[in-house]
Amino acid sequence: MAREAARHEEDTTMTDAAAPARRPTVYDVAQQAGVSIASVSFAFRHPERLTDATRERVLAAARRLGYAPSAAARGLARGRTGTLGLHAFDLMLERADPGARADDEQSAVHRPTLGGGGVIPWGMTDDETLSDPRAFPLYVDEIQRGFALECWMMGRPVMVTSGSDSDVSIADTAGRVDGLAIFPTDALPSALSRVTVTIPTVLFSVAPDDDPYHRVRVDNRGGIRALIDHLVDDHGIDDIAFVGRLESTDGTERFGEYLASLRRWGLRPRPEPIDATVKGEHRLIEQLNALIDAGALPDALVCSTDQHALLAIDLLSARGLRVPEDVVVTGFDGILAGRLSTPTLTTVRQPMEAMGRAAARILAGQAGPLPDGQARFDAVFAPQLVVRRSCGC
Amino acid sequence: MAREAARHEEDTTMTDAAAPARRPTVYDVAQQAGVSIASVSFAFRHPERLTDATRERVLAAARRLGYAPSAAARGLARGRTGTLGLHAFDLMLERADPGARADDEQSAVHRPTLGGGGVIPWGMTDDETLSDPRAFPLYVDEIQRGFALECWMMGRPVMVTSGSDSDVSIADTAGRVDGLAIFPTDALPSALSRVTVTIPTVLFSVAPDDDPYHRVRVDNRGGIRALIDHLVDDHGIDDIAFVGRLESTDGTERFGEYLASLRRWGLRPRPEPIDATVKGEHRLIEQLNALIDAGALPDALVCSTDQHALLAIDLLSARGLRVPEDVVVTGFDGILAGRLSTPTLTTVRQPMEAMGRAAARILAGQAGPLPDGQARFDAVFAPQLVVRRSCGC
DNA sequence: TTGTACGCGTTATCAC
DNA sequence: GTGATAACGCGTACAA
Repeated sequence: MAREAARHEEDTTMTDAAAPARRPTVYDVAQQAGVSIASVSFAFRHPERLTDATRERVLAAARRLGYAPSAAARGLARGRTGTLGLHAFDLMLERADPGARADDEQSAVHRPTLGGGGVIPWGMTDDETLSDPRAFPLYVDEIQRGFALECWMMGRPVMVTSGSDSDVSIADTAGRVDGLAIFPTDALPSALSRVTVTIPTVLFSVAPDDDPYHRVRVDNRGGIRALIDHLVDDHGIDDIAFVGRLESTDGTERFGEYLASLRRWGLRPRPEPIDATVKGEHRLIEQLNALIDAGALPDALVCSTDQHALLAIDLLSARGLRVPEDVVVTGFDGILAGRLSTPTLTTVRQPMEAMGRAAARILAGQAGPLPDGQARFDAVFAPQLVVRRSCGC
Repeated sequence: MAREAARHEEDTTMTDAAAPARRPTVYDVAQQAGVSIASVSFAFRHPERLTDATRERVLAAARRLGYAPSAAARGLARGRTGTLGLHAFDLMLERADPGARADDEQSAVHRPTLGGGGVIPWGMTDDETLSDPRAFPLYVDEIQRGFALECWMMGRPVMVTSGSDSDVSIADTAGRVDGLAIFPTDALPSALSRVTVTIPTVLFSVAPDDDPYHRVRVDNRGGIRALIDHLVDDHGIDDIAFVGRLESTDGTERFGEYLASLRRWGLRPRPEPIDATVKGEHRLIEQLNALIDAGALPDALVCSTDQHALLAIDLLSARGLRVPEDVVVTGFDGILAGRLSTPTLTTVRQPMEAMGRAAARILAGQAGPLPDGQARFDAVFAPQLVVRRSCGC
């Protein structure tokens, strides 16, 4: 008898007595059913190779013992885990603990006592904060939903992770999955350069340089062009400023097309975007206030994201300015919060679910053949102009 | 030299030549860095035990090779995967492919060609269907968000799965995680009885019988009571019907409290709920139509979920009836769609994010000590009455 | 501080 | 059809 079997036999005996909740293994099931471990494995992976009687005997024993095959062992033996991953950098953590951004520790999310026995009062749940449509669902959430939907349809588990831009963080995630989709960050993390060699990877953005990653992205230029054409052509607006940040490639593309579109209409763009960087104090707040104080506010603010646009609307309202009567404000992304704001937000909607689904199919190898001569997928989705109230329509 | 090392050396040579994208292992890194595999492992798990020079040399080699430690191997060695899981039964698949329910195959979700080269047109993305607030975010999505948030804060990966009510499906998920949270289903799957023995499990509902699972749930009775008190006391309504299904324990609790509350007010409840079963044709549709045709519509419909309520409002509108003028309609859950409907929906909101977070903390062993004499957590959250337009307010 | 050797639970390849 | 056994890659006790 092999050493493993010996060990297991011994442990099993112990388990029968004290039941220390050790997870049962093939050895335990094999012993219970009076077969070899190979038959146990076959009963789950190749049922047709076993006699009906044997298979039933094995499955019955497995049921009795509460046996669940270890995915870790299977992954090790097969060389693949079967799961697809979706990784976000600290981006998400910022949302996770709204209080962490502010200085006061009191605003941190509550952790009600769960063993208390009584009903946990509403006030301990922070539901007002967590359920704010401004915080959920966002761009990442809709992408994630599409990714998860497609994975479910393909019968594959999804692993969702988040971490910092470090080798360890990204490598840890990469070590758990067969394929990895990564959300864009402002500065595309350097850690990425070591992951892809061995694992298929999709980025939800254009990357700064040439690399082997698949791409799933939106036609930023087409979206901004449609938006500016609407503002200029349908509303006759000619003084348009851009609100955003240029750290991300999406932001750069959108700002670039803002410049190009205005020039195409013979208008003069503002050479620098109004900075919407979030770190520390919102720079958008001080810059917008400065423009208002100087009486230099443009007729329209074309914002790089819906979140910037909603923040701008708040700010303008607080200063007594009306949107769209005094200033037109538009967004980009098409998150749900833009349907709930006052006024409702004119924006460029990305087909986020479809993009998430595309990423999953690429990683699962279900995306069809690569185009001739291409080493990777580069799926570019058309966005759609969504006209609501904030542009004056 | 051990057999493993021999194999790896051989493979590495092959890799250097043809680069068949085999994932690098500790052996590869050790060889590159000129150290033993133990040092490689230490460099990642116990950095302090290594000389700075050695550690850096190892990490550099790992970077160069694109090494990511295999979670499968680590999980096998340690006996734990480190991940927490969230499992849904076919529930989700129904949402995944709206076309699958209908008979016509044309309504299935599109799968645009991704290697085509051009921009994928908007019409291929099904965005109108997928982004409908009626479909997302729902109860499960908000729970999931809370679960993921808490896991992220604890630095744990999340695994999201979906499957049928079979031993294999639930066991497969259970084999991948250290703890498992499970969404309620109408009939609590029998497969559950074999999982928990070895893995901590949380159910988001009351279960029918006595079992070892942890619970995270809402105070259904308190919620319905507050709602009915509002309808009777503030609006003077006395003919109230209940819309729902009794297959789930949540539904049963809510219906039970509907009966109790009406009796407490001295009113006569309808002994049977209006059946909102979805299978096949919506029975709610035919039953409501029958009530309308018979002139037997009650003054108010208290629905077991927001989704039922929204469907009822659609139906009543289609028949030319006004909500709330002709019939009052209320929901339960507090999903976002209830803020976007016409009229906006009066409902009982569950603190879904908080419930998802509670489940994650319980599974991670971060929920504090168990109450005296209890073998499991049973966290009951208070819901909150959200008064909007559909009740006549 | 670093290296060696073994075990983790499964799958797959062979004999029988 | 069933059983024995060798990988799979990592963590770690123990030896050096």
